[in-house]
Amino acid sequence: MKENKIPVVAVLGPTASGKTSLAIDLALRFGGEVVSCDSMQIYKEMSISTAKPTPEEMRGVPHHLIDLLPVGTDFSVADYIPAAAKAIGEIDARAHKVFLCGGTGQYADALLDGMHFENESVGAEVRAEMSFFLARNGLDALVARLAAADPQAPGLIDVKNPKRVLRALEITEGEGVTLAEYRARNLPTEKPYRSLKLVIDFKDRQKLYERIDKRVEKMIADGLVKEAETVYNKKITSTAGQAIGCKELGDYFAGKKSLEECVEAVKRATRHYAKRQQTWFRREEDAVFLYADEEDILSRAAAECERFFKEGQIT
RNA sequence: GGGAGAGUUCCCGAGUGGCCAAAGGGGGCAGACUGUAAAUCUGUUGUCACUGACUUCGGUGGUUCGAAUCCACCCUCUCCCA
Repeated sequence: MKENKIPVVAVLGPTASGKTSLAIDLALRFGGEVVSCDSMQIYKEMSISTAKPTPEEMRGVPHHLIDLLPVGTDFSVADYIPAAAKAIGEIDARAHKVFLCGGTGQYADALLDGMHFENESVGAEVRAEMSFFLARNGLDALVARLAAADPQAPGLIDVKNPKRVLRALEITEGEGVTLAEYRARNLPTEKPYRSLKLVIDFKDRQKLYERIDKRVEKMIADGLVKEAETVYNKKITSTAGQAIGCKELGDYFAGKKSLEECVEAVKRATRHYAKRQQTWFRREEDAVFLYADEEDILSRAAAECERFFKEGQIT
């Protein structure tokens, strides 16, 4: 071990699993700061819906990459990586430990694996044109257009997934490179950090679902409807507009459904989301799995951190 | 009490004699994921000894070579008139 990479403890897992409090507990115990790994807590106007930690919950632990942008601004992994890298570097410079915490698996993996994202030139107009083309001519036509730009491309992606086809088209048509070439030159080189992945999971998914239902009820009590209405009225269509809560409550604001029905939809969407997160994190082979419904996750997590930090000193 | 209608697989809902274990949607389960990822997409979903067999469409009994589909009676529900 010649390089001395910054050690990063990542607290990952599905929504409502208790990541936030675990990360804060660990940060408190080891003298650390938290770097959020959440695509939605980035937005200032969404706090209740994203279950952002409140100042009280933070208990003095500094948090980063929360409340970064107003909801009208687009955001993506490519924006996240440099921002997170910067925060991590600064925390390390302060001789504090880094605790990455969040449920956006794509962000976490891209960051920890060292995924590379180059500057691209495709603008909003090009994207809009492509989306319009899709809406107008259908997916098959879009795939045909992709094949025209790069005959190999359709074979490399899930052609049934409009978003993937759109993205491939951005690269081939927009950037003027073949997909294969683009991917090859953006392959992750080496892992930028030494990491410990702690994945919170549940042996019995029903337990997680119960927590989700309870949490949504609490969000409603805390003013979720008002918060969602504010965002709803801004007619956000970009990244933030996809957040669970605002989306489902929109039918209520539009007078299409009762509040009760919409709340049920929020719960359901959250459960689906949690399921997808579990699928994502469960394939992490180098992760330590903590089962929140069967053990004291804090003590085991703390022991793992202890070991992880010590290991770093020896080598 | 009289009249009209409805009961389908976990839910909603299509199906009015064979091509029906039964469309479609929801939910559940499993999975994918290289710049919107709280997004997007895929598979699967009666049972079993599973290229076949068995059980299923409110109940019972009929008609028929054959019924979720037709007939009779019964049960339950909805609506309208009393």
